[in-house]
Amino acid sequence: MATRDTGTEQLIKDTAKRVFFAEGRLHATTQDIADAAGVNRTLVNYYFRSKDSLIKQVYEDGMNDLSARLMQVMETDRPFKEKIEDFIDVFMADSMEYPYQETFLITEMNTRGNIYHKDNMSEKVEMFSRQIQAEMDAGRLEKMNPIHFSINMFSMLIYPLIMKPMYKQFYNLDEDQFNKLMLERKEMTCNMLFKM
Amino acid sequence: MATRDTGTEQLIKDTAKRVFFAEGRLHATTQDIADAAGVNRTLVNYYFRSKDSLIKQVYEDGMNDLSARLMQVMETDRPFKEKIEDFIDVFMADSMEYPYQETFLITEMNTRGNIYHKDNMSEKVEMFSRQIQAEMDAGRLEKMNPIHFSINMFSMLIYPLIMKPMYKQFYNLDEDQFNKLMLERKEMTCNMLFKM
DNA sequence: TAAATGTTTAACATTTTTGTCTAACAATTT
DNA sequence: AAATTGTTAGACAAAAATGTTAAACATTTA
Repeated sequence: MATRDTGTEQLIKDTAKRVFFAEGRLHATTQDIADAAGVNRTLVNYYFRSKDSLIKQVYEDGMNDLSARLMQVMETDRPFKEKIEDFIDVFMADSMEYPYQETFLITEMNTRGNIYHKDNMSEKVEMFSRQIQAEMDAGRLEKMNPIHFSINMFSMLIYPLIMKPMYKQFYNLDEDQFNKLMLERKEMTCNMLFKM
Repeated sequence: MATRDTGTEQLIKDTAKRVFFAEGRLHATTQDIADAAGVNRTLVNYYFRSKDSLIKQVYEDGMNDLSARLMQVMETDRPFKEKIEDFIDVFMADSMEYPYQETFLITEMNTRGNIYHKDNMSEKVEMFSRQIQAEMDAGRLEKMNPIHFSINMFSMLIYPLIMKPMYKQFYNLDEDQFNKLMLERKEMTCNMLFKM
């Protein structure tokens, strides 16, 4: 079978992700995406049959990517604090590139209900909770419901990125100043999380 | 002039806010809103001329409401910690009712650029920063860029509410369990913020 | 109560967005 | 090079969403 693959399909999907996850233009039309990709809009239908199907793929990719990133926290067998430090590094970098990924996913869940179900997710999450609990038992973390530890971590990392337009305006920050501030947050977040 | 005001105009706007801010259905059509309000769709145009104009009003109301809530942190002349405690109380309650308010505002900013400009905002924000700085100087708060203090506060309060559908799924929580968890966060957030 | 004013509805029109089809074009294979 | 297959673009069609109009209805007030 002759499959040439000029990369257009991937280009369209990547562009859609950029528009949704990076630019946060959640109401973008297929035309918007095609324009952003520099291709004819018909190609969106040629490769993805329908907008709905493109969205579903972007949604599932986004979910998978998120799971994969979460797994990463628990997988390696190293001291807890080191793991978290590494994770914050990686997660901050990803989130600075795609600040609206979670927002997109949540909006889709709210409008169409949750299609996707990766059932080993809860299991992995529990494993993480147990790790946190172990640290608390060992007296290396403030005692609290472990869920709050992870919520705090994600909150402090992602929320300011989502609110970027507001923070830039309220605090009169340009792009560079804002980014610098976000990078500062890696260490600060870590300090906050491990402060006793 | 005879103005009867059956409350329909307000009903439509309130319903729009519920759909956007509470349910997070950011792609809702005028028909969706009319249905949710139990009125004929034409009335949306009768009272608001166009969808665009309704959205703009909701957007501006949302921004004003947000400013008003922010002001509230700084206005009263009481010990800093008490002010923050009160603020957390009020803000958590509001955010539990309308978790997607900020998400809606940001999405609008991302798709149409920022229309709204309340110019005394930056001034108020600076005032808050000075208050935080004063606490740090007095040794009652960990020293850091004051902006991180407020970012942390908002992050820890709002982010989990935005991510509600995910947290409910990942941690197998029902509505009540989730709400209980969020209420726990008021005290926990305060502890985190003031821990030295 | 009749006129005036305001509200609601249904039918229609327009615009926007999405989807389909055909033909042109390009690359690969035979 | 001819045939086959895959890709792209333009014209068109359909569907969805928004906007307008006119008429019915309800309320006030003169």
